[in-house]
Amino acid sequence: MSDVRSKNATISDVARLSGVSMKTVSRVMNGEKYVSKDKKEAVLKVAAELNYRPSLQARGLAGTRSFMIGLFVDDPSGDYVSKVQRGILKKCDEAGCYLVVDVLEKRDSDAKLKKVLNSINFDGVILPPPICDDVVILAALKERGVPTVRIGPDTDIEDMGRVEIDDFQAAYDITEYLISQGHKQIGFIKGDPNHGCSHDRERGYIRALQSHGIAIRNDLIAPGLFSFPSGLAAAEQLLSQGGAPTAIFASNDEMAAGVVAAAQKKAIRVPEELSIAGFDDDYVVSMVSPRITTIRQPIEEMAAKAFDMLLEAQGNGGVVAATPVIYPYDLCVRDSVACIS
Amino acid sequence: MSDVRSKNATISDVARLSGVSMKTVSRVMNGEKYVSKDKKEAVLKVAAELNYRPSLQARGLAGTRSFMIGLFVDDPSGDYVSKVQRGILKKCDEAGCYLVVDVLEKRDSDAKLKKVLNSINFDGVILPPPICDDVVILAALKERGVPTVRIGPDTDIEDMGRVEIDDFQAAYDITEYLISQGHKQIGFIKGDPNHGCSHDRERGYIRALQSHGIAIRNDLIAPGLFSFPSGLAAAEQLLSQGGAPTAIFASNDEMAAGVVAAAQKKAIRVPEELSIAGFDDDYVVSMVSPRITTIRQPIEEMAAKAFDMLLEAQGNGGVVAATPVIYPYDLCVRDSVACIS
DNA sequence: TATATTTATGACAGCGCTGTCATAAATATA
DNA sequence: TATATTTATGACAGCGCTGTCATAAATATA
Repeated sequence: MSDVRSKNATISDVARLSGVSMKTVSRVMNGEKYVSKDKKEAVLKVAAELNYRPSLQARGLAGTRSFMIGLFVDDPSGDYVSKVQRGILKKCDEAGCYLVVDVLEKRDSDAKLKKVLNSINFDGVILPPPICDDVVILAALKERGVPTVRIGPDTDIEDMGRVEIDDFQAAYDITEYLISQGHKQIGFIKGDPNHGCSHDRERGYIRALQSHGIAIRNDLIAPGLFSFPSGLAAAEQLLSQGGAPTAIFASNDEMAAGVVAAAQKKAIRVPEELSIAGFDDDYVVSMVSPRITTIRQPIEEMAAKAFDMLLEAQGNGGVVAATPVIYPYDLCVRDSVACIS
Repeated sequence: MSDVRSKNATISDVARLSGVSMKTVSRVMNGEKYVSKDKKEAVLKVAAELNYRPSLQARGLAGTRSFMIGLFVDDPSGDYVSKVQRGILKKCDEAGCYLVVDVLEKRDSDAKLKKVLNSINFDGVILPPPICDDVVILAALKERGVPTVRIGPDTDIEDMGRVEIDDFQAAYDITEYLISQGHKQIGFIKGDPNHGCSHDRERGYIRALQSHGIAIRNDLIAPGLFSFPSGLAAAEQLLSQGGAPTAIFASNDEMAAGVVAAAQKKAIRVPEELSIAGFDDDYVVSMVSPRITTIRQPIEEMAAKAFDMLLEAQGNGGVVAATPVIYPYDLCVRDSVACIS
């Protein structure tokens, strides 16, 4: 490796070779108006020849933008976060921004967040669940005035954007769908209580039963943590008691896959003897058989929208549109629910 | 949101309040030697009070480091990349570095890479498969002299670090394990041909059979793409022909899960009638029943090591240690392989 | 035609750091 | 004691941009 990293062209190189001032090059690179056509073309030509790109660091230092977007996650595993990341990344490319990912674990989230916020002047940050409802993190962000969009949040925080689906209604719909297939003993596996959506989904389940005059049975409601093992354990609990359910609605697909595994263990046929519904349309669904009936959230699009909101905030003094953006969801009817009426 | 984002403390604030020069503050923040104890303490105290952190951008612009590490991936989905990301992220925190993730798809990888490399002066970049073997990307990185570590690469490139396991030997071992359980008709599902490890794993499989005097049957070797559906399709092909295998070794766990699904479809009992082995110890393994016997690679550790190598290169004029770092793997014996001897 | 507005351009300072260099005091070695 | 080396510190320039301001030409409006 040569010990001299080849030098990038700088704005003054481009300025000199195209016979304009640095400021005009800057204007061209930033797509500002008030640049004459011929100068613009000259600059663009030279920039292309030199393969010139403005230095992120210099722009960040001199200007008011950093071109960096932060994605703070609790845990980078899982299909949900991958989708969020993909959605943002696509937009970043178009907008010439870069994505900095950071893990903020409960334990040290405050110290670490302060550290990263002092080091990097993010143009904005995006918070998926469960971080989107972490009061400590939200307070720190708010104090700094960093434009923030939350994906799927539970609580409302003024001045922050939110992108979500109607978890309550979606859970209501899929529960009602189970009812429409003749189910009355419908088990429910809650999500991680740290995720706001867990509560909405539970309320949707309960409301749907109530609307159809079905009594709520607490013994049919089991706790879960959004993980496969927790779904499996919850299903084993639900299925091993008297008056077992004919259907189970798990608050996400990983847990629903756990229910499938539990049924398999007990030699309960799905969907003939047990119907199963999930939530999220996670990647795991494709690997489970039968394919799980679920609610699809357009997570990538939602993340892309979050990015767009941050970009808009840029042109608006850092103020993010705070009206919740509610995305539609789909009830994906597949093979895991049988009609028993 | 206040329209004035609260200002961070700067190095000159700290210098003024602690009665030293900016340069001394800089020395303290960078842990340089030749700072007296009392000044160091004074600086640290003021820095803590002001919650001061050096600006990434200013450091990057003024100094020779950017404190940014690039992770370039082909596709951010999947457990493998998540693990890589987690491994790096842990180290980043300790080292005060930040992770910039970018998707480099085959199509536009060159243009996009040049763009990002011109914008950001990465301290180093980490390339997981399949990008670690993309000649276009490697050439661009090499030309720029960006310190690079490849995870699980196939080919050898001088001046770049590599961290890997011995895929050939691992595949050999797990195939031999199947043989030790009495299997002679062992099917094999190849990995994505764009991933270098696919070839090594295939060679390992073939060599193991040869070593044990088992003839290679081309009809027992099926192509795959490392995805669940490709594993399922390959298994259906392998299982629907005469002289079907008693065991199938899939080049990764997602495909192995596909094999399980295919067996289930055909009502073939696993492992009684069909043994299955995978590779990677992917998260999906935990969701499939029976649990798949597989090879565990310590991906997080490998990624962490890649980061460390980049950090070391920093202190060595950007020269990365080029000797391959080979990690051990584990043969995880679980429930998907039966002894038929 | 006279004045206001829009369009177009560049000079220059400064963002917050680090690298280089100069220098002096403390300590080691001749 | 005289000289070389190590330790400690700061002045200052400059990294590569953008914001602000000044200014002039072109165009619109009175």
